[in-house]
Amino acid sequence: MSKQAIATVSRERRTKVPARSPHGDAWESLTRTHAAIVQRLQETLSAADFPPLPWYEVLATVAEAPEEQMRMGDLAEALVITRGGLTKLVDRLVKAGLLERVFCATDRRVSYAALTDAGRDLLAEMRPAVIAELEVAFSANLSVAQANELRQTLDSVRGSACAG
Amino acid sequence: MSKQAIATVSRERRTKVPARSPHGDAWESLTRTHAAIVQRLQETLSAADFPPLPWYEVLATVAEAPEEQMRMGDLAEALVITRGGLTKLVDRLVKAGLLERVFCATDRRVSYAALTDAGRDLLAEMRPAVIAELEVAFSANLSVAQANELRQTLDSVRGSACAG
DNA sequence: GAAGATTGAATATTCAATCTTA
DNA sequence: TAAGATTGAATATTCAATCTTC
Repeated sequence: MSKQAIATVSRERRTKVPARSPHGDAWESLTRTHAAIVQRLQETLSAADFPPLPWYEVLATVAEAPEEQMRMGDLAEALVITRGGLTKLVDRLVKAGLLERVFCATDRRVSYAALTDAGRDLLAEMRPAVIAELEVAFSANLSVAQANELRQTLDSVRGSACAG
Repeated sequence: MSKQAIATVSRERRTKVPARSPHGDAWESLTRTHAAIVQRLQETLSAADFPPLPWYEVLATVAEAPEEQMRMGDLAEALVITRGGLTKLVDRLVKAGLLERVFCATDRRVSYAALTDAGRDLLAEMRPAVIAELEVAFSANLSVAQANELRQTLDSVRGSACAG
């Protein structure tokens, strides 16, 4: 048996795993980059004695909605978390005075999460810290044009991902 | 007070929140796309009676490492989770027979998570399902060239994010 | 003392079951 | 019966403290 053959045998175990793919590599990069930035944002918020990142995401999402309020189901979908999880997350923000529940008059099944004055104020305080950290993460390597291109690419991927 | 003025007042509350930025928009798209794909992958794995996504990520990461084993600390860093969290995650995979702990002879503080035959087999089974789902998410809208470009862009962002 | 990993308490998230209203 | 939201049990994750080895 030649040296070459021996090397092949010793590597045999590793060859059972299917080969990587360009799309798989893109996904790995996406998930690692996402996790790395999330970690940085959490450290930033924690260091400034701000609430955790999910609170910011809730406040920022509700703030963008008309009337600064959103149906629970829509909010859960926007944040891509379960309905039950959102109920408890909103519970905490309500307890902290950052959101309030508003009940729909015409359909009493639905309830809204609505931004309070305190919630709006806190978001206004947090947003600059978050944006500054994102600038550090993105600006160093991405022009505004590149950032827009990235957003467009990701949006198109998500469009297909959600359509299924 | 004119109708116009009244409309302005009623909208006043919304103007306190700082403006959005291109990099902030890119981040929002990144995090939403990530969450959407994670959700799809989890549904795919669950429907096929496979273990959850974090298990796959552990197996796939360890499988790429030399000797199919990684130090706990390095693995935690690669997956961007806490050391304590990784210990318990690996505990579960060990209990399931997919990984085994290997202790370093020269430095008895370090331990490795090593792929077992069963772990390698399961990864080989899961990978096609994951890749197929990623193809659905990515291929519909991204050429291979675009996928590579996306990966490169994200890698450069992460490079700066980790350097900080 | 510092590095590497683990453990226990506290917190957060999911899944399935439940409740209310349309 | 179905839609919308909530609750409780089970699971997973973090944070801080601990243990072992360098």
